[in-house]
Amino acid sequence: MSIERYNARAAESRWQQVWDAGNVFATCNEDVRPKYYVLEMFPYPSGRIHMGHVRNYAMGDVVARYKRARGFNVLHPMGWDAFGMPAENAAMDNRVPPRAWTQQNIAAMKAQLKSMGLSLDWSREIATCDPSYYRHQQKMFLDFLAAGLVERKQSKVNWDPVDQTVLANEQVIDGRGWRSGAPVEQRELTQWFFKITKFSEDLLTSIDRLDRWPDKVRVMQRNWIGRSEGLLIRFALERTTTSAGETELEVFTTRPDTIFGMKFMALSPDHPLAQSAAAKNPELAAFIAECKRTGTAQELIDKAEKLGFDTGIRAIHPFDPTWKLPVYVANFVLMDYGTGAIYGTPAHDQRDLDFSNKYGLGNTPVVCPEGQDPQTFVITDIAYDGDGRMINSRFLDGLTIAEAKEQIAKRLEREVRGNQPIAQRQVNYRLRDWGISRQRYWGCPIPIIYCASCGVVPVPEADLPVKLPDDIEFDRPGNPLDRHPTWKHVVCSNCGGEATRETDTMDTFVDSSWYFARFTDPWIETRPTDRKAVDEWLPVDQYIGGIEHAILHLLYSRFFTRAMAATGHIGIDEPFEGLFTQGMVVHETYRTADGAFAAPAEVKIEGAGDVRRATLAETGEPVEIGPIEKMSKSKRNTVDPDDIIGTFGADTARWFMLSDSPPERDVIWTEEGVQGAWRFVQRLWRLVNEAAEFSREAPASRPPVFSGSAIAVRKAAHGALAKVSENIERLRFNVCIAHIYEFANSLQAILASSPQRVPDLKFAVREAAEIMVQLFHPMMPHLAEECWAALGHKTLLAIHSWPEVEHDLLLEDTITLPVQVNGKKRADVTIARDARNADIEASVLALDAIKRALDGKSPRKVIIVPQRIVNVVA
RNA sequence: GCGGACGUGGCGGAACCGGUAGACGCAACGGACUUAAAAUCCGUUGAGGGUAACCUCGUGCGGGUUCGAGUCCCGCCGUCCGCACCA
Repeated sequence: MSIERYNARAAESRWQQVWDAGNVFATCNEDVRPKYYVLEMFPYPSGRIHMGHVRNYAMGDVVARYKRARGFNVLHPMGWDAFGMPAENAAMDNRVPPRAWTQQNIAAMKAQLKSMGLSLDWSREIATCDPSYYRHQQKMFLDFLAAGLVERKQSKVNWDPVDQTVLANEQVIDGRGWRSGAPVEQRELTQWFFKITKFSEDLLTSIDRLDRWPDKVRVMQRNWIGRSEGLLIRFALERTTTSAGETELEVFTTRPDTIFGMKFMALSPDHPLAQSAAAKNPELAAFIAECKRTGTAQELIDKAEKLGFDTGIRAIHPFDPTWKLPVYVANFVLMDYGTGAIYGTPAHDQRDLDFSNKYGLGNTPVVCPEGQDPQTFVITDIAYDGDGRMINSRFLDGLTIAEAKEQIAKRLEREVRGNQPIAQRQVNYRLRDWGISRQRYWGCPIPIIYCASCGVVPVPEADLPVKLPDDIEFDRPGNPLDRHPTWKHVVCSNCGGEATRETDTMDTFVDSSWYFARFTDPWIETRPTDRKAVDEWLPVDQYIGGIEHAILHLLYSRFFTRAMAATGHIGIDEPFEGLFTQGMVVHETYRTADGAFAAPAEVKIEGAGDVRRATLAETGEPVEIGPIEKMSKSKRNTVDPDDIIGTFGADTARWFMLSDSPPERDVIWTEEGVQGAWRFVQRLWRLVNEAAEFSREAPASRPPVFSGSAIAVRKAAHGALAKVSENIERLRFNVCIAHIYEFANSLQAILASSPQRVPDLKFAVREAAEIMVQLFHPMMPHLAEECWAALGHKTLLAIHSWPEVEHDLLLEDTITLPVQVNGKKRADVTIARDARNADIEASVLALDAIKRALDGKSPRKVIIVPQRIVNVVA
């Protein structure tokens, strides 16, 4: 019998049409089954999908198809993160309007996603650039504003001079804009902020509850929020030394225990006290100006010397009125953390020590490491920040650091100056409010108007959405909304007078902070969410995406969910119950002699191992094989999903993406790996057809007794079923695939041994073939449907339920235990599963190999681990 | 500097809660089929020793706990990632 090769191309589009026509993956909100919401991070419509998308969506689809088979009502939607800079860049480069450019890209990518055979509910598709989406975002902005969660304030912002826009702190990487790569400048602008810091504590402590998130992400979020506990101390200033009558200086410290090691105070150049002192001291003013010029670029910060300028101001030590401390302005003190002023304890802080050594301020160690003689403990170039006991610290001497901190806090809290305690305990966070204003066109308009007489006026709800105009000029950089002839001119909704619109649009991270909620009911027009739908579907049970969103997107979404809860749009505060961050797709790089990168498609590889060499396919020019790196356009080491799907089919691409590496790790794309996956597709097709042929006219009902080989087949099938089920649940797709290979090997071996076609074996083979097809269905749905039909089924596998494991089959009557002597394996013993220990011991000691290993000695002890192992201790 | 993860054959990786290390795939080698190729099938493949049954060594390095350690503990080395003048 010869079986025709599986034609992936034809079969895949055929099954995609069948699924489409049957509306198989559309999810209904009214359904009695338990819900399961699986979501992959929605893509930016750049125009083409890349292999990273294939990996991400293949994983999500495995979960979706598996959970569906498990009887869940699965929500698995897809949409487009459609606002953002590239559309504007394209508009400037190619004179295509951003909306048209975006829509074209969406259409192209949607076709690509469809060719992957993903079980998505396309009826819920949303695009964030659609007014039917962003109008609700505007509504929520207004609700947040009313609830005190939005603020307009002047602030120093990160300005990207190339993109001509403001960037969030998170979008500044190494002092450069995350998109343009241009060095970021500081500017004072009036901006809109979401008050994420209102939730600092809750965002931090709730991380503990996210037990289905990767530890890595949880740690990153904790660090980002950056809570630190300390003491806010009010230092008195020597009145005669201040220029504008200031009497005190507030300082935040996490190390109040070192208060007797203090040598100086330092102010940020932006500190008000520094400013007022500078007003009367031109040299100081010049120093401050110099500090600001240094900028925030990372290289500069790293290299920058600690510089200071003595203001002449003197602070008074809280425990000793005669102890005066010089107040410097220093370039390393940040204005926006704590109070913008610090006290310096050189012996125990490296920065303070560098500073002190430069200006000859000395140091006094106040913490002495255990076991070190305080008399000989001297600090020169390296500050000591470890544990120890207090020294040189008056009433603190001999205490631990923790005890000393507590002592200082207690004493200073009690002490009062001008009705106020001198110090209070304070918690500080690194997290800053989220500035969302962007000077861009292609984003969600901020629904605010500015009236000369009424001031800042929220756009009335009835006037929403504030729509983006389509007639836009992209002849120069900057924000085209600002120079549009009519768009921004409106009448004040309050007084009817002349007014102008806010021309800034929202950061695109706002768009992606709530899309998961909109998917639960994307049709409702009157409100952002239907409460019944969000309450039913949220939280997302499994969210899957790249680690690059570990902080920004996930933290913003967590904030947004809380803000939506505060304004009644949602009933929960954590949006994603399970999070999985998948690794990247990486590939070798190739360079020609002139240093230019060559694409994999242009390169021909010959040989293997050490003699592996590459040439340009067209010219034969030798090519150097470079390091394996993330697929990127600049390195030209990308592989186009369309090419792979066109050549091998979507199933092969999906299978390979899931098979080679653990999903959280990077996967190396190799031609050999894809070939291997493709061979296996063909092999499965043959195997299932052979099994179908073998089991023709198998009994419809289960035979009462199975013979030996039938039992072996059934054990292999149910063993694989148990393993694959377990490992899909744990998202260990590579392990699932190994078990499927193993199962295929054993089924193939049994069929190849040409057993007699007895009814019970026919039944078992048929059952095994069906289980096999169902096991690989989540990964290779098209092939699975094709095989399912080949097995004679008239209904779709996509809506078929998952097979049940027969656990009895997995229990053997006799088991083979490894037998060790002193921890080294010497033999196996086969014994009844429920044999008593005494019997096992007797059989073990009777084994020739064990006798030999014991060499006449008598065993001291025999350890029997039930069902696992026997160890004879000699 | 702070924080985190990881280190297993030629390669990707597997090994539940401490219990047969190397499943499964890739590559390689040998063979079958074929005029030939492709496809497919069979076999070998951690290192060393032995004709063989088998034996010795082996999960980055050094110690420790244990009947037993890839897995747990202590100390190193290396790689990768995140944050970074945060007081």
